[in-house]
Amino acid sequence: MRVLVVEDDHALAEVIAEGLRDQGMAVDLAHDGLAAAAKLDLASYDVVVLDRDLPGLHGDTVCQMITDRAARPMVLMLTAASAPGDRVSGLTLGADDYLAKPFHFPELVLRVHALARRKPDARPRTLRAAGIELDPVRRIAVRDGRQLVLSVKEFAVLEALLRTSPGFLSAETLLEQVWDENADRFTNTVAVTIGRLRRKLGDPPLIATTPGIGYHIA
Amino acid sequence: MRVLVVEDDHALAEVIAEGLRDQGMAVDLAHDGLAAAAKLDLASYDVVVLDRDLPGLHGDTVCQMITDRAARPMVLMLTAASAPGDRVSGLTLGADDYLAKPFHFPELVLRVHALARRKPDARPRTLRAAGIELDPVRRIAVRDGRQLVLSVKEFAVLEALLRTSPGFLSAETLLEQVWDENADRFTNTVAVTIGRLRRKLGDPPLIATTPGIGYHIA
DNA sequence: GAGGACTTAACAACAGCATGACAACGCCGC
DNA sequence: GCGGCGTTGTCATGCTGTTGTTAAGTCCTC
Repeated sequence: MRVLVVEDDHALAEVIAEGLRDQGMAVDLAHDGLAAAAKLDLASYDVVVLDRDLPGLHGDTVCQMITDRAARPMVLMLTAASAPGDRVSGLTLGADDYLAKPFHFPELVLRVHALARRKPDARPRTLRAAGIELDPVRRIAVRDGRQLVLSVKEFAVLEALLRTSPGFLSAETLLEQVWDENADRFTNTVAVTIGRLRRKLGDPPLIATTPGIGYHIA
Repeated sequence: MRVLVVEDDHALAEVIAEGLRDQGMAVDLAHDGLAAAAKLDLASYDVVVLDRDLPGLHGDTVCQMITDRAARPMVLMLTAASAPGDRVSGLTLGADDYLAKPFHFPELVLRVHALARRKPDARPRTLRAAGIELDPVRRIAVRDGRQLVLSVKEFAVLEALLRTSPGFLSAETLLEQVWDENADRFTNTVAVTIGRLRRKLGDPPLIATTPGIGYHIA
């Protein structure tokens, strides 16, 4: 899952980003509205965590820019003020959920997950395919009754593959979906991660390769 | 992402191409309108970066050729002139975005990305015939509920046959459609690929041969 | 049964991918 | 702070499946 955090307080932004990364999300940062707009053009996000009080372009404006689009990410608006009116106008502007600072971090995580599930191309609570059962929120993966111990990246790759099943995912697309903007495009880290994932998945082989096309769940 | 850069200034063309390649894009070059037209027939691009002042075929003409098509790439028009009228006529001709030389390179990159994301998903419905279901976008082929694992060429040949169904495709036509312009006309590779495809399709036979005419879906 | 047209098997070349070893990094307990 | 541990990315190397080719085999027509 790919998330954009828009927050002018650098320290807070880092805290949020790190916390979400621990959850296996690919997180990009923007510290003002303009940077956010640029990043939104460069990648497609599942969720945007958006501070309402931004320098330059106001959060409300950014929110409208996002929600004007056809295929848009879900927006979780953060606000310092807790005036009840804010909630209303925020939602009116098209934010999909609302969270007042200060907030408990676990709640932020929960809401981001919940928003991702509400997306039009929604992801079900648990993904199932070919003897695999995967719970993205609780981060549990089971194959044939046996629980798998996966690293953050391995889990994210497996989730992406299951979501796309029975379709294909190229290494390039996986880089976009699972890694963040700092990923080197000419690396073979995807191949390595797939390899490690395959080993943990055990037999029979679950992930198949079609040279020149990508990976898919067999 | 696949990009065609059409620019008669070889040095500038190289600079643009290299810069876009650094962004992980697959970039082809054309130095005049005719070459551009030829390449556009041979491959499907996501974005065309098009210089307006081209020798031979003018950029405007090339732009119209592109935008007349159904499944067309997005066009970013480059122009030396910055007269305000240019922008209007350029966009009128169907360019999707406009950039005046000299430009800042990061801006070019941003706009190419933005265009790619604006590109409407060509949604060619799944192709169906005789128990076969084929989704060119997700690259899935299913026969009687069983997913087929096809190589790049095999898939392309099957797709071509289904698109032409119930018509015929000669080996020569298949060579043109699936292989590139440099393919040896006296090769046997089409027949071999058809053979391998038949084996993967299994029984009952799906691809029939009419000697002297070509192949078709039975 | 001779000839043409297509099919098939076997092989070699190649690109793309897989893999093991290693290094860098952060995390944790002590 | 230090050493151990797991994760992640990089690199070099080896391997595997795909692809095009050649040549032998099959089928049909005349």
